[in-house]
Formats: sequence, C-alpha cells, structure tokens
Amino acid sequence: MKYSDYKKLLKNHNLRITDCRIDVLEKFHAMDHALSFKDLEDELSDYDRVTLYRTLNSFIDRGLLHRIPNDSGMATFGLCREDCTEEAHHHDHVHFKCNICGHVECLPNYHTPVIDLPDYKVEESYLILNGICRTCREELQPAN
Amino acid sequence: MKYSDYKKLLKNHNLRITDCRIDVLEKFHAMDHALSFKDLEDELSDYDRVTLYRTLNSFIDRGLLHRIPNDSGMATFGLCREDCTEEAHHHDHVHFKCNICGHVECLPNYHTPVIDLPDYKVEESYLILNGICRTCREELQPAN
DNA sequence: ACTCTTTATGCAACTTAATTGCATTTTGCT
DNA sequence: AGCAAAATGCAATTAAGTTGCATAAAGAGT
Repeated sequence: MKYSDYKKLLKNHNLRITDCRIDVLEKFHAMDHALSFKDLEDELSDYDRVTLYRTLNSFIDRGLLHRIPNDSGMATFGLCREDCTEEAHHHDHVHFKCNICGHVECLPNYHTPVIDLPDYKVEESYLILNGICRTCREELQPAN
Repeated sequence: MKYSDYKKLLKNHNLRITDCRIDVLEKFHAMDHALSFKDLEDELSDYDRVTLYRTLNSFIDRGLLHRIPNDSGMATFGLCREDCTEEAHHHDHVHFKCNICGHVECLPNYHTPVIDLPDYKVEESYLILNGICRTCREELQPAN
C-alpha cells in the first residue's frame, strides 16, 4: 500500500489526514501481526505518547483497528477488514498468540464459531488460540 | 459452601489457611460471575491492595482461579473447575461478557472449539462472547 | 502449649499504563 | 488567504500493578 491508499483509507473512515495517522497505518500494514501500544510507541517515538493513544482510539472508533483481548492485561490491536465501519465491526476471524515470541496474529481464514445462547443476545465473539507459532516452532526444531 | 470446605480447598492446593484467602474464596463462590481486581477491592476493603493482588496471583498459580482475557484491559478472574491443579488448568469453557452490566460469566456447558492449525502448536483456546446477558435483556424488555 | 521455620500481611515507595486540560498548530473547506 | 473544527504536544494527574522490608501469623515438631 502506498501513501495515496492510506489517504483514501482515512478519508473513507471520516478521519483527517495527518502524519501520525499515516505512519501508524503504515506500521500496521508493514507488520504481519497485531501491535501493542508499546510496540507502536517504540517504533514511532517521535510522536507524543498521548497522540498515539488518541490515534489508536480514533482508529478503533472509526473501524480501522480492533482491540484483541489478551490475558496479559496489555491489549493488542489488529487491522480491521475493509468492511468494518464506525457502526459495526466485522472481525470474526480467529486470533493466535504465541507464548514464546508474544506476537498476536490474525487468522483471516479461520472464523469464530457462532454460539447461540438461549435468553442471551450474542453480538460478537472472539476466539483466541495460545501456543507456539510457526516461526518459533521452527527455531525449536530446526528443519530436518 | 462452608468454612471447612474452603479450608479443604486451600489445603488441596497447597495453600495456607488465612482469613484473607477464605474471604476471597467466599466472594468468588457467592458471585455467579467473574470478578475484576477492583470488584474484589471494593468488597474486601479491610485488606491491603497488595495482599489482594498476591492472593489472586497465588490462586492462579495453584489452580483455584483463571484469568479471563478481556478487551477492556482490566483482567477478570473466574473460579476454576475442581480439577485444575498447579500443573495444568482445564478451563475449556466459554466466557460471556455483557456489554451493559459488564459482568463476565463462565459458561461451563459450552466448550471452546479445538482448532488445528498446520505448522502451529495450539495449547489453549479462549472463546469470549460479547453481548447482552439474560438479566440486562429482561430489564430492557420487561416480561410480557 | 512452646519453639522454630516458613509464609503471609501491611505499609511505603516505586514503576508503568492511561487519561485530562489547555495552549498551540494543523487540516479541510469556502 | 481566512476561518472553524480537529489534532498535537506538553504538563499534570489518575489508575494499575510491583517491590522491599519489617512484622505477624500459620503449620510442623517436640
């Protein structure tokens, strides 16, 4: 993706185009895994922490990012699919968290199961798998 | 459950019997939903914050509680099934979080699906449903 | 019941995470 | 170019969680 694409993406989600937002979008697209706030802060240290917090929040509000639940307490953020909007998020994909490298990945090809609970109204579901990712596994057991 | 049962429970998990631990266990058993640290602090304000943190952590280490991933950043804790031990947790049940009252419930009758990912090693899985719980739903739409 | 070792608790201090208010700068629009 | 609305940076603040240490309590042995 190039600069003009990021501009369009922001415009489509009713967000003004600013350097910080472009840089944040770029980081997320460059990575193949979800980012925590700290990841982002380390990568983009020329912006104020507060600005980064606000950027993440506005992206979540407008459907560009989704927050991924995490047992460690530190939330991670993943890119939304193209069709997420301000009104509704549609990220029914599975997440995987590696217990070794700590990376959280979105698995767009695996979908969260729909479970119908009597008397409840289920609006969203998250399925998070923990274990060892491909990369870390290869390092443990070198190719034979 | 009564005092002697809590004593047994602690003993079985290699934990010394103390007032704080008994009170914390009681709170969890009295509630039908998971508790956050803050919930506990409000309920048991006569104990020091640090003691409550350490109590929660020791319970997790010894298999009495499990940490429930949460997109809000604030972790919640749920009671483990009887067969959880220091070595291994077995909480393959689904969790439900109400977007209105905020309560997190364990749904022991619903199990997380086992998804096999090629090249990955999946060790645990969490399925968290978000929506509106029975109680809140009844308040929105009074019985007809 | 007394003694001793191990563990738990409370307190103070500290680190880290996240939010708020406000002055200044930038964006998008006319 | 000019203007209103929104974004940014900075300082200060609140909230969450941890660490070190002195004291208190628990459990085991005698």
